[in-house]
Amino acid sequence: MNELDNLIGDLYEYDDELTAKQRKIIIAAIEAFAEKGYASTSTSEIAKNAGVAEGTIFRHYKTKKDLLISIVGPMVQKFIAPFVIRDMEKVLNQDHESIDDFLRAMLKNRIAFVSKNKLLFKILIQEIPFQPELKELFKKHIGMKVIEKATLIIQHYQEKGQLVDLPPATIIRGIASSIFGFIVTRNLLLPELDWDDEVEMERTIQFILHGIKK
Amino acid sequence: MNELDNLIGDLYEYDDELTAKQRKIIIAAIEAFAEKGYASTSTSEIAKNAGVAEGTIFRHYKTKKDLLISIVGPMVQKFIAPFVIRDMEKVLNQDHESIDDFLRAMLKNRIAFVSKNKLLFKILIQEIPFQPELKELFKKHIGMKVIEKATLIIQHYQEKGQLVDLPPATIIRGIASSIFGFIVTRNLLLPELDWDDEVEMERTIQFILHGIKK
Amino acid sequence: MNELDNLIGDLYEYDDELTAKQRKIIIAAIEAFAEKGYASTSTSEIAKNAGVAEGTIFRHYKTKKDLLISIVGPMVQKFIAPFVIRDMEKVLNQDHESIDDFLRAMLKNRIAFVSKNKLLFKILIQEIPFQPELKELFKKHIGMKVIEKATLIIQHYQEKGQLVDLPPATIIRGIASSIFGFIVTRNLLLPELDWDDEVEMERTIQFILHGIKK
Amino acid sequence: MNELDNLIGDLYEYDDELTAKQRKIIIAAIEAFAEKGYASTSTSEIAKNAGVAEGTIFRHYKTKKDLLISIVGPMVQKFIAPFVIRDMEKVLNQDHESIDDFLRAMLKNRIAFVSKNKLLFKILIQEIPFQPELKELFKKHIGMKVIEKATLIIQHYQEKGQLVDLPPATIIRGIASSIFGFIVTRNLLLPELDWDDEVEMERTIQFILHGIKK
DNA sequence: GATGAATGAGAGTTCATTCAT
DNA sequence: TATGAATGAACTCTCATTCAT
Repeated sequence: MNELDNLIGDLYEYDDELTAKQRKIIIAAIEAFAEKGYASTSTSEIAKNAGVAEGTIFRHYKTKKDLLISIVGPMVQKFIAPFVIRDMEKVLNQDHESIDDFLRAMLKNRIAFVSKNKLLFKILIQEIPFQPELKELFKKHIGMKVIEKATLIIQHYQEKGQLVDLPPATIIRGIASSIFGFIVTRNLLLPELDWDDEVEMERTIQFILHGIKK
Repeated sequence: MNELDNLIGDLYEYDDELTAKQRKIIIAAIEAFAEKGYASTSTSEIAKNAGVAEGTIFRHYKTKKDLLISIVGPMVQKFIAPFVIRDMEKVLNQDHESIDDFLRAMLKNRIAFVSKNKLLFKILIQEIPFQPELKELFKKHIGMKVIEKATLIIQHYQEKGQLVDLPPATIIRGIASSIFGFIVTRNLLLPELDWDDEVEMERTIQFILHGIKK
Repeated sequence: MNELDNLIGDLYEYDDELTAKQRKIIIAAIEAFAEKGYASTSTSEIAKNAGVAEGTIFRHYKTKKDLLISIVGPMVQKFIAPFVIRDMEKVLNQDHESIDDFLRAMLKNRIAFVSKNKLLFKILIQEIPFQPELKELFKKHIGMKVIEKATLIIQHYQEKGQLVDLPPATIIRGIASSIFGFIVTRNLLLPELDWDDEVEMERTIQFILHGIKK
Repeated sequence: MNELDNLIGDLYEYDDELTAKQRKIIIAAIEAFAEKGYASTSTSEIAKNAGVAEGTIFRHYKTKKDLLISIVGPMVQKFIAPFVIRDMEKVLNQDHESIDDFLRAMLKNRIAFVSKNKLLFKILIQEIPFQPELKELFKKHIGMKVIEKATLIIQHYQEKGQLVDLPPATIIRGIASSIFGFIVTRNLLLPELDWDDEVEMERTIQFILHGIKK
């Protein structure tokens, strides 16, 4: 399973953090959680699909929930961290003259990441409402930081006269909803459709820009 | 619990379709499903919260999944049917001269409905990915019908020169994503925030209109 | 269901002992018990097939076991009583000159009765091992009485020089086994076979006579 | 429980096919099924009597019915196979000059087997009518094979002029009924009686021989 | 480190029985 | 008398977790 192999690479910096069995467990868990949901997946099923003994799972992960967190946790950080740290810094440092460029760069980046990690993304948004630990993680990594930075960026472009004068929070919600909507439609709702990603992404950007540009 | 009482009224036309115990079961089930998810809620818990014997649940609903469907099924129809049948007909009959009016009317309507039925809505979007029966219901009631009608409406306004010349599917996705994003943020992600619904809704409409108007 | 209507007539002397609902309950119970066994038949199933409310069953029969006993109990008496009381008396009063005649009469009689009441017979032999009450009934009505009488009859014919000089108990077991074997094969094991009852019965009698006649 | 230890030995060729816990489960199940019937025995009861956790039963046997089949299935084969394969071959190969010898050998053999496995035999005949799987097994292992072979043997002795000229099917039914009657009386109906097995068996053979010999 | 048999709490479901109507 | 909603105990079966090997 190609997606899953890449994915592991994305989530764990150093391959040797994981034994071969751990990799197999994580891959089996991701597939099962995405397909049936965390609560409806049994550890015995994961063990069987991973080709390991049930006990082996619990040798590496104290509980079933531990396994979930260890899968989804890194995702939260990987998904968010670059957004916050890399891209945003750049913007504020005037790497992108126009908001078009910035938005396009960011959107492409995020969409590519989610497309590569569809299953993980599905698990993440399915389980966040029910796992306080995940919610906490999410808040910690996005919560204030991202919103603060995004607010700064928006104000930055508003001052440049490029953005409509709605409150930043509204704009953030507008942009985030559109991106989220695109990603969800693309990957979860209608994955079987024959999308031309480049074109559709460009259209989504146009839609957003129409919505927020002055 | 006020929301839940309204809700039952919304879902079941005639109060006497339900016995007192059935009402209590459904209310308890909705609360529990929304809070912990369908799979993580036990029927014994529902029974306890409803103040009935566990057997009573199974007298009215053959299985636990039956209970879920009988809760969420009507929601699908109630949420969608009016959208398709009433609003859309009106538009096509020129009830709304400008797209602004139409969009505003529809958005208000949908948002009000979801706000009144937050819990049900949460259950619906959480469980749809895992319950083929729900997916089927959803497709049957939204699937083609809504998209066809929406396409007609968009073409209608495009011909009037009021709408940007993107493909209808893109516009639909844009609008739907924004509405969905608004509803989810408003009700699920940040319900604790102090929203001024009127204002925020108007802003969302502005955002959408910006995005799709010529 | 023809068999069952006759049957009720056989079991209950006076039709007006039973209300219409009781008849329907008993018929439904017999069918279900015979098909799936007493323990695997639910009262709700009986009620449904009988077209009455579940409560109605318990109005007439205090418990499920009561229902069983009230069905099978009369059978025990009806099946046995004539054997003991009528036939045997006749034999001892020299109604049948030869043992051939006696055996033939008795066998025909028993076989006809069981054939008419196949389902009841099946229930009886299936449940006797597990229902002490039935065992008790059986012992009371067959137990000593039948065996004593049969012993007398056998000794009677042995004295006449018509019967082999095995111990009566052995002869009784031989005869009973053969009859039981015939009935079970005919009605339970191979009911779908195309039997010529007259012929097969005569052969069975020949077999028994061969076995016991001097 | 001595009978049960032998029995396990009979059913499973190699002791190490079964773990200690499995043995305990099977023994407890046999006792309970024989005493109260399959349907009226709960798995929790079996677990308690076996001194294992209830879950352990389901680790070894997927369902309760699986447990039943795995107990009774081997019995069907063990009980029947030798009858068909060993004994009958011998007869046809003239090992037994007279039918007396053959019948005596066979009867002794079967009776001994059933006596040793009374409980299993009881379960088998109690559950066959309600378990299609068992019926199938039975048919497959006895069904045609035994009856065909038996027919051959009977014709063999009829040609030798030793047997009465009734149709083989009638003779088979006669013999089988007598044996079945003997076994059932001996082991199930009147087990508490003080039987002299040798003597009674000889008498049963005499009875059968009387019935079928020319 | 890996195994998988064993556990026992708890899951969903069934059922004989009761009782207000 | 007949009903059928309600009950709660008991049922079969699943599961995350433990631990001796």
